[in-house]
Amino acid sequence: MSGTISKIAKQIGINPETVRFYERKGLIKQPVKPLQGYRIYPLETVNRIRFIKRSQELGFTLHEIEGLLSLSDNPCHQVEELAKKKLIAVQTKQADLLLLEKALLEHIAQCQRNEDETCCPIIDSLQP
Amino acid sequence: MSGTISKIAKQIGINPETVRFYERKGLIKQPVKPLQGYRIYPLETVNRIRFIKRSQELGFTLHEIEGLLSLSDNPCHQVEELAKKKLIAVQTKQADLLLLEKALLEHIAQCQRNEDETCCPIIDSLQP
DNA sequence: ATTGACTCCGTACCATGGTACATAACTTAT
DNA sequence: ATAAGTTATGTACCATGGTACGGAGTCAAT
Repeated sequence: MSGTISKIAKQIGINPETVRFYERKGLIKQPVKPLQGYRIYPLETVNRIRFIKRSQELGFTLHEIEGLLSLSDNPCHQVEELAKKKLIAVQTKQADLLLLEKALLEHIAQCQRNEDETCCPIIDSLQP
Repeated sequence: MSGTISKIAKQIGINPETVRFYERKGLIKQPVKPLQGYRIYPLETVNRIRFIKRSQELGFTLHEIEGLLSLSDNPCHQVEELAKKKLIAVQTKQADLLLLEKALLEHIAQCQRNEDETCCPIIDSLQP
C-alpha cells in the first residue's frame, strides 16, 4: 500500500519518473527523506496520484487537476464554489463532446450509405 | 482564392507561421518560388489547410490527419474505421464525464445539506 | 565486504502544435 | 527612388506531459 518510489509507481502503473515529475509540479508533496535511506510514499500519496490519473482520463489538464485537488483542502463552502465551477466545466466539455460525436456519427453514416468504395464521404465533406 | 502566404492565412483564419509549420511537417507542399517574387499558394493548398483545420475540429491529431490525407485515394472503409475509433474514444470520454458530473452534483448537494465546515469528502468519490 | 538493484538529484531531451523573431530580399505606394 | 509593408529563411522559444540519463548514495543478499 505504501512503499518506495518504484513500488508505488508500479502499483499505480506509471513511471517512477512521473512521480518525480508530479513532485516538481507540486501536485504531490515529496515525503520527508529519512536522514539515511529512501523515501517512503504513504498511501495518501498513492491515492492522490490515482486521483490525478483518473482525472486525466476525464480530460482534465494537470493545471485543472491542481484545482480539483485543492477542493479537498478547503472548508466546505469553498469546496462547494469550486465544485460548481468544475461542474460547469464538465458540462461544457460534455456538450463539446456531444457535438463531436454527432459530427463523427454523421460522417460514418454517410460512409455506410456509400456504395462507391473509391470515394469517401468523410474525405469529401472535409474538403470544401 | 489563391494568394501569398498572408493572404491565404487570413482567408483561412490562421497564422502565416502555421502555414509554414505545416510545410515543415510535410502536411502541405510549399509552392515553387518564382525566380523573382513571392510564392503564390494555389487554391488546392488552401483547401488542404481547410481540410486539416476541419479534421482538427473533429479531434484528429496532425499525425492522424496525415493518415487521412494519404487515405483520400484509398477505399472508404479505411477512413470509416479511423472515424469509428475516434467515435468510441469520444463516447467513452462522455460516459466518464457523466459519472464525474453526477459525483460533482452529489457533492454540491451534500455541501448544501452540510453544517460541518470541516468535512467535504469529494476526494473519496473520485478515488478508487 | 562486495555486487547488484534501487534511490536521489539535476539536467537534458522527447513529441505535439504551434508562435516569435531577426535579418535579408523583395514588392508596392507615394 | 525611397519608405513602408511582405515574404523568405532559419532558428529559438512556448506550454503540456512526460521520459531518460549520469553520477553519487544506499540497501539487501551472498
